[in-house]
Amino acid sequence: MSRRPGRPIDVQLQERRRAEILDQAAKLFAARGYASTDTQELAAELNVSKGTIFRYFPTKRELFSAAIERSLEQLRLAVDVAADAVDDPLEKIIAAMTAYLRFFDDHPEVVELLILERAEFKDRISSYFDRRDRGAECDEYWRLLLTGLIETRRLRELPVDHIRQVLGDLLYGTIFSNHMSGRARPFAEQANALFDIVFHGLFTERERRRTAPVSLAADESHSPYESQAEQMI
Amino acid sequence: MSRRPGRPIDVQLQERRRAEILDQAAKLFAARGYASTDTQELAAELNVSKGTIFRYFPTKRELFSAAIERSLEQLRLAVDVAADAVDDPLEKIIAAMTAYLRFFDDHPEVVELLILERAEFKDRISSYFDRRDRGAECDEYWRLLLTGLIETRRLRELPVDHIRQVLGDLLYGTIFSNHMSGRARPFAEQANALFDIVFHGLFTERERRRTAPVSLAADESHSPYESQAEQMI
Amino acid sequence: MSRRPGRPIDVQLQERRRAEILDQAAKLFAARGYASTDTQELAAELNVSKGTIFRYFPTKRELFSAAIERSLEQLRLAVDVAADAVDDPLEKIIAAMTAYLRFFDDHPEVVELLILERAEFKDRISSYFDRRDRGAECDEYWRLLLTGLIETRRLRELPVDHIRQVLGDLLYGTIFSNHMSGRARPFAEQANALFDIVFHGLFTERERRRTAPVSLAADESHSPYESQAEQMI
Amino acid sequence: MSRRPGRPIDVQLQERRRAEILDQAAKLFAARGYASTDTQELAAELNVSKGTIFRYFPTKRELFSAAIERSLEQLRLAVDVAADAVDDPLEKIIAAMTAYLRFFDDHPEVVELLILERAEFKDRISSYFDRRDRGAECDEYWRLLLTGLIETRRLRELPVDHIRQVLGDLLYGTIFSNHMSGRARPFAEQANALFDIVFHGLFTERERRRTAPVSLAADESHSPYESQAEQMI
DNA sequence: CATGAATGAGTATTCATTCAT
DNA sequence: TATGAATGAATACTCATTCAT
Repeated sequence: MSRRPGRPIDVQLQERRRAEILDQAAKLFAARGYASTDTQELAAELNVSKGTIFRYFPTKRELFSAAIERSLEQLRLAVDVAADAVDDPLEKIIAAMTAYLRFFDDHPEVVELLILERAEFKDRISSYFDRRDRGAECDEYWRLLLTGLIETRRLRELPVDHIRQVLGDLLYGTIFSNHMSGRARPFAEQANALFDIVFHGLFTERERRRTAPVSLAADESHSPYESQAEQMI
Repeated sequence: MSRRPGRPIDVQLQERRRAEILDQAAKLFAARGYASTDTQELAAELNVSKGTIFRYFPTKRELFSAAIERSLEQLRLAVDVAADAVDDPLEKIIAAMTAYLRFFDDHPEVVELLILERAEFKDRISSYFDRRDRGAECDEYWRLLLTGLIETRRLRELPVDHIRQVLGDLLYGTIFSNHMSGRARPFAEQANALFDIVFHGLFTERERRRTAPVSLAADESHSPYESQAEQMI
Repeated sequence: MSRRPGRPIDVQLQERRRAEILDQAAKLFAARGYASTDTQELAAELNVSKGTIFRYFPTKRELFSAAIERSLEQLRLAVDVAADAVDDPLEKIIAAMTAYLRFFDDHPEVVELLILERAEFKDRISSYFDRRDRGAECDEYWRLLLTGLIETRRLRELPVDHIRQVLGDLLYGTIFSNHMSGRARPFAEQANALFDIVFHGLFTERERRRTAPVSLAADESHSPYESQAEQMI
Repeated sequence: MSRRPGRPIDVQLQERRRAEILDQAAKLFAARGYASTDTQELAAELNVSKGTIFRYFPTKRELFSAAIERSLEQLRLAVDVAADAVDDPLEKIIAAMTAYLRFFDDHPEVVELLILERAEFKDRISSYFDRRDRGAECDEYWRLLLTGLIETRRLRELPVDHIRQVLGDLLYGTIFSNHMSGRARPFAEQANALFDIVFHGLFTERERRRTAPVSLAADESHSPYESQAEQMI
């Protein structure tokens, strides 16, 4: 019983190096931008040669894509863990959104990577959702949560896709705004305000009564905001 | 009264050409990205020489900045016009937000420019607000509107800056999401859903009563969302 | 009546520069080989920048192709001039072949270019003949000359294509051998020997009679060389 | 009588592997060119590692040289065998030339190697003749054969070196032309035409009498082809 | 003033070769 | 000894910017 001749492949080493390269690359890309990030500089910071980087990632672009994908995987993990830690569906949603916001609060460079990806590679956009089959599965999961909450009369009877979209847009806008304006508000305070407004609404009791919320059954053309919007433009 | 010798400078022509260059540049930058946009190509499309472009804008970067600034100026105008067209403060806010959304719906390339600016020039970020002195002035205007609405008991007693931020983030996230996901929902429907949720909240009457909204006076550490968020992470 | 604004295009300058670049490029490629020829070095020798070279020839490969094509055009010209200078068909052939040999004797670097082209770009081979429609035309011309010489009983009754091929191969082999062995025999002496052998043959009168030449009518399988060749292998 | 300790070196294995590497290398070099042939690819096709190849051949260049030398050795063997198989000196020459042509007909990749060698390593040119001491020896052999044939009045009284050169150039040109034009003429037919022309000449009996062949004694400046050639140029 | 020609800094990628295991 | 990992020199090509005409 003899093993193959020559140096055996060390999978551990490969995995570790791959991760090291990606982490450093994410930082550099976020700091300098895509074009201004020189593979030479990345190599120097990692104490390896340029050639080594190209052994692991055949092109600069694939290096970038792998870096962003690694970050998003970490994001998905953080959100899943947070959602799984509570049972109540409403709490699950809040927990997931909070985890999402906290992740970007902790890893601001990932926002930068998302922006860079869009700026440099208009075609291939990563997202929290649209990866592999997980996308559909995950999508469906949130839709069920929301449907359940509506059925148990905890959330208003609104189209779940509208809800999902507004919540998603709000999260998206928040992380981008935070990042780009360099806003440094305490994380908890910001999350708090966000949830308060989105769940309780801005209207006072009195105003809410004056302007009845759009009901699903209502003829859309009579919705108060719709008509306003159209009048204005 | 004699005029200077030689052919008088045609200011009209200069202004017109400047505008033409900026419009075409905005389209090209949005379509190709910053680095991939070749001044040579821009020149060809405009039927002028590269040299001419550099007479009007000393560097590519200044050309880009001027293009984005021109777009934002148009945005501000559209928003101002919309807000000025109504009197009621609440309607003013809705009108302004609607105009904002509609502008990006009509000019999706401007979203692209915002992304490019961040990706390429991390230092110099344009925004709807922070330009010149108008920023502060404008800021103050919206703060006053909101304060008035709170005093007249139409909006709940929340910190106006929180409100402004959440509304801003929601708009921001909406235009980015729309652009990047290629979402093609009818504009009015989307705006409608957004306003409904943000003004009336997601909770049903019953749920709202169970979970009292955060009050300004309340000790933050006891806020329901805050505590949840912290527990989860 | 005014001319267009701006600097007018100087066609003269363009042509001159193109020719300068090609001549220098041919020398450098021949001296160093394709891969080892650095565009930077070529630019330096021409006292222009690398960018200028790439203005005229979009890729290194197209530069090479243009250089070789320019040389072959000169070759074709030299051969045509030589053939046109005499009237007798036999003399035309001799004149053309002599001009061919002399051209490569005067421009040994062109042999090198032919070798390089084959070595680097197996697909795209230039040749004296196969360019444009001239190829067929030129081909036909020589075939007619040979046919005429056979009909007037000056050349033996052999298939003209065989003759053309053997003559062509002999020329080809001569220029390659000369170049690669660095043979420095007097040009005239070499041409002389070549023509003597190819027209009079190596055999003595007596030997010729013993071994009757292959006749067109003869059954090929009985040709004396053929049978020998097959026996030997 | 004891042998050295340890596993004895398997010379057989080494020789076999060396040969395998060279054969595969010859194919790859011929197919891809020198620069485009990747040692990694060669290694993969041989199911060994790059390191192993470099154990057998210290540089890529030496690998190439060994590959070409191996091919030429096979060529020399084929030619020798063919020449040794017949006794008559004239038949020896014909047999040798036929074997030469047939070798390259069977191994077209070797032509490619000869071209590559010249293109990449202008200094070190392999040839059928100029290897080791065999060169001179072999050279002398053919010279003696030709001298003998002239003395026995079977070949005309021409300088043997001229004859050798013209024959050599013709062979050389034939294999190159065949290879580069992709000519697919039946081998025997082509060899036939070549021998017929070179031994019997192109002229008819009548034309031969009109144009007396160049004699060795003749003053060169009066040779018929010479004068023509000079007049034309 | 507009044009077109020239410039040259800047960079991803390849691959022969070395060497630790 | 054979392997596989690491190295780093070497180089075509782009394009913003300058400037002679």
